[in-house]
Order: sequence, then C-alpha cells, then structure tokens
Amino acid sequence: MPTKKISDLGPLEHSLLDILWQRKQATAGEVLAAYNDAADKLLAYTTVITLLTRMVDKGILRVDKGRQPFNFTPSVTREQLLRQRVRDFVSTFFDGQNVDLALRLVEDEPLTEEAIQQLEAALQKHKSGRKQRGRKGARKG
Amino acid sequence: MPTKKISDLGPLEHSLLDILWQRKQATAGEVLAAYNDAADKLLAYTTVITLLTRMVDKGILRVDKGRQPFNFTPSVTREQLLRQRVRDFVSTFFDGQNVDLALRLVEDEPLTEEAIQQLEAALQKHKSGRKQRGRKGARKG
DNA sequence: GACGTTATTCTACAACCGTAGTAGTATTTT
DNA sequence: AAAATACTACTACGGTTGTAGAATAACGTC
Repeated sequence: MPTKKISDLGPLEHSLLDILWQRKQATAGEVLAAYNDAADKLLAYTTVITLLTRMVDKGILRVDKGRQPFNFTPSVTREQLLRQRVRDFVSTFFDGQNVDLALRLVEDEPLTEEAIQQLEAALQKHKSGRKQRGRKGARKG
Repeated sequence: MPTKKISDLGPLEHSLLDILWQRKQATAGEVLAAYNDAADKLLAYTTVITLLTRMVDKGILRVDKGRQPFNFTPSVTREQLLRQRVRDFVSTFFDGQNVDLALRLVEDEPLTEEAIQQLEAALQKHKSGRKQRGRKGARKG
C-alpha cells in the first residue's frame, strides 16, 4: 500500500518521474541514461534503482517484473500531480488564494504579447461562464 | 555564516517564520504560544527553540541575546522569500514560464468578480508599460 | 545568597532523501 | 554448461527535518 501523499517527492525523484512521463515507461537503465544525459551530476545505476523502487513503494510508480530488465511506469499522470502540487503550493504560501499567486506572476515579470493574450482570453472565458451560471444574482445595486 | 539557500525550509520552519513575520519579532515562548494556538499538533517548547536556533544558523533569523528570553527576528522579508519560492516553483514545475502557471491558475478554479478585475488591471498595466517602452524614440537621453 | 522558575544548550532519535557498494540472481554468450 | 554480463535486492551512511528529553544556566524572590 502507498504510504504517503502522492505529491510528496524529493527533487531527484521528481526528475526521474519526469523522465518516466516523457517516455511513458522505461527501464532503470533507460532512466539512468536519460538523466545522466541531461544533468551535470552523474548518478550510479544502483541509485536509480533505489529511487525507482522507493517510488514504487510510495505508489507513484508501477513496476512490471514480467521480464528483466523491469519496466517502470508512472501510476499518476503529470496532470494529477501538477494539480496537487499547485494546490499545495498556493495553500502553503498564498493561503489558498489562487488569485494572489496569479496576480504576482502577472505583475512580476514582463510577459510576451502572446502570453497577455492568452491570459485575457482565459479571463474572458471566465466572465462568460459566470454570466451563464450567475443569472439570478448577477446584478448588484 | 549562513549555510544554505534562504528558501530552503521545511514546512514547520516555514510556519514558525510566518509567525515571526506577523509579529516582527518574538521570543520562543511567544512563537510556541502562537503556533499551538492555531495548530492541532502541539509542539514542545524545546522543539521550538531547536527550530529557531537552526534557522538562526541558516541565516534566516537573527537572535538578540541581549536579555532573556531571547528575541528572534526574521532576517529575510516575507517578500524576498516568497519571490524566491515562486521562482523556484515555476522553475521546477513550469520550466520557468510564469505564464503557464498563471494560465493554469486562472483557468482552474472559479474566480471572484473582484479577482478577475484585478487580473485584468494587471494585464492592462502590462500593455501600457509595453507601449511606453516600445515606442520609437522612447529612449532616455 | 539559597530556591524555585524559566530559559537555553546539548544530545538523541526516527523518517526521509540522495547516494552508492556488495552480494546475489538472471540472462546472454561462447 | 561455464563464463561473462546485466540486473536486482539488501544494506549502509551522511545530511535534513521534526521531535523532544536531560542537563545546565540565568533570574527573580524571599
């Protein structure tokens, strides 16, 4: 049985999971290769196995021992975990207020034209959605 | 000397820091009281002292040993740390793209009318800022 | 200035994470 | 089937964080 919250991962665990998401499934060797290929810090084969196995224990990965080398697959989608992570983050640092983080992100750095448009579109969609649903109390005053 | 990155805190450490930010400075006893007051899990006095002392070692807190009980103050503003945290988060989970997180936040949950307006205002400000800076001849002398 | 109270320091420990070696098991090659 | 190779399981260890007890030091009071 899984022991902990799905979003409870160390940074390295997360990196490996990322690799697994990218290729849907992989062996320890493949994960190692992918990791070492991109990172400056090289890991040992056994390190990867240890990490992978721990993640299986946590319920984050599934392992197919049908034949060797074993095959690992994420048992959680990137989307699920990301959602959880964002929720946790906002909850921890912004008292659960999505807006506060969003505002900060928007205000903080320069955005590309495209980014602005995307955000405006998203807001627009919100407004129309609200109008639809919100008929009864839509007016104040 | 500080040993680590300022944003490197465990969740409990963060909670205590939060209390310190709220009241600018406090003794261990005050921090303990504030914490136990709000949380379901009660801490021991010595636990708080340990945490506080560690944070001093990390350079996150400063301690005034002028008289007992000692007085602790954050040596980092909430703003500084929050900024760092957000940067790290976006960097880890959104490849450094602020927009991607912002978009997700906006699309995700229902927003209040007010929130939408705030976001729109922020975007608006961006656009005018861009126009200013982007005008030909808008160089400074 | 001895006593009780309050605060601090030191020490400890378990869980978790990054890290990896060693030993044993399976697979492939000859 | 023996040898070489590849893979896995087990074990270990240092650092960090949450947790706190024991020992010690400081302080106020009588």
